[in-house]
Amino acid sequence: MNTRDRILDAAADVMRTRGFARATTKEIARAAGYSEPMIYKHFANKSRLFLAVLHERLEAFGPLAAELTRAPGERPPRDWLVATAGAAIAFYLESFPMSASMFADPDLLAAHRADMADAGAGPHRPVTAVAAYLQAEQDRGRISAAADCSAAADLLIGACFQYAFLCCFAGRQPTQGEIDTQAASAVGTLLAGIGNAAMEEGAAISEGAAD
Amino acid sequence: MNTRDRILDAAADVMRTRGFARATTKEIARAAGYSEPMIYKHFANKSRLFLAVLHERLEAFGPLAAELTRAPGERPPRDWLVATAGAAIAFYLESFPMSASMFADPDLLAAHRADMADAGAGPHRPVTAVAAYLQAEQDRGRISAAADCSAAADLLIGACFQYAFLCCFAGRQPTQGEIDTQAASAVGTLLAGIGNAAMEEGAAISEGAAD
DNA sequence: TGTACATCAGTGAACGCGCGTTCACTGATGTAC
DNA sequence: TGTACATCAGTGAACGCGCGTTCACTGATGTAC
Repeated sequence: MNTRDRILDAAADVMRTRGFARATTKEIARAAGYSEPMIYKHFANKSRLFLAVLHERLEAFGPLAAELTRAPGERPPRDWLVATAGAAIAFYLESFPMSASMFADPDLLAAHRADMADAGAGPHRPVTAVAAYLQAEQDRGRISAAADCSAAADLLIGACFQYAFLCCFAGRQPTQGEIDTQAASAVGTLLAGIGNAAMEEGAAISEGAAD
Repeated sequence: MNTRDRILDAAADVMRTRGFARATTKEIARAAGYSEPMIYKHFANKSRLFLAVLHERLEAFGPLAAELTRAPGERPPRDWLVATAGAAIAFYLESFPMSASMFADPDLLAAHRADMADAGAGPHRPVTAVAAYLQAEQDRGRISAAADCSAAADLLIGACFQYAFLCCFAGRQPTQGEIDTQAASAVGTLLAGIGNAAMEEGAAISEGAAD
């Protein structure tokens, strides 16, 4: 691995473990095994280093991306959704502290937003990918014809995102079993819905109620 | 309003607008209309000031709390859920930048976590409150008897949380209309579910599929 | 093969700046007699 | 009512420290002839 990559990895690691506020050039250089000036041979300044970390280490969201790009139709929707939700939770667990840190510095956030826009990437991608998947399965008749695919993707990915946030806040790393359980119950509830006919209490049964 | 409150408000404002990294004692004092030493007459140090902001300005989550504590049964579940989801989105939109900033400093995060634990509060409260509401409505027969109330609360509040995050990331403040639409479609989809009988593709129809 | 030079990864030591924090003070407002 | 003192909100100016950044350098490895 070359020097630049080693510095990027070290920076990502320090950001994750010590936090953005403690991610100083000294700390990053020490973690990378170089002196501080070495950083400036590869990055114009500290902001550029951070942007490179966010761009090159956060967007490579690995297993989640792989899950998302698998063709629909291979497996029953439930299985695909559970696997995707699990991968999303794992990804968010790992990346949340670093993503959240961006909000500490609005200039950095704006620059990162611009980078993402240029690359056509961004944090909305998991939702849009899941929505596209659901749309495809709806076309194949394996998802309710009345379903709002976009809203369903918001619910599922949102639940994963918030679950990861709560774990990070609690400082707790859930086991793979807990992640799987969480993914399965979210998908189960999303598929089944929670409404019933008595719900609207005398009002006309809406298009949303189970029938 | 007394000096302490003015400083707290100024600090919260600076954290929100300039970001955690730029929330210096000088900037906060300027926003409050005092000199820097005045801060130290009311707070032992900068960390204590930040913790007080998080504790006293973030947990007063206003309209959302009011929504959550309204007795179940007053309105149809759909209306209650839509109103709550809208309030949740508004709350998260306002508080996300400040909450996220905590992740920049793990020591601060740990101290805040301890404060929250002492107060029995924390970011899990909206989810547990919604879950409790759904449970009550389920007991009254207005929510499907098979529903997993906890998972449903995760989905709904998760969607609100992530929607607010995406808006904050994009640097965009949605209109009240957009918030209401988002809340309504999330609730609609949660109530109806998106599954159908064809979904499990030859496997036994699971308890989750619509019937 | 030897020599002179160019290149390049890497560093120790220093720089100035802005930060959080403290000191020593002022001036206005009680308050006791 | 006047006087002497105590209290207290508030500040200008300074402090030391750690940060991001740069300078001037070293030593190893090509490379031309």
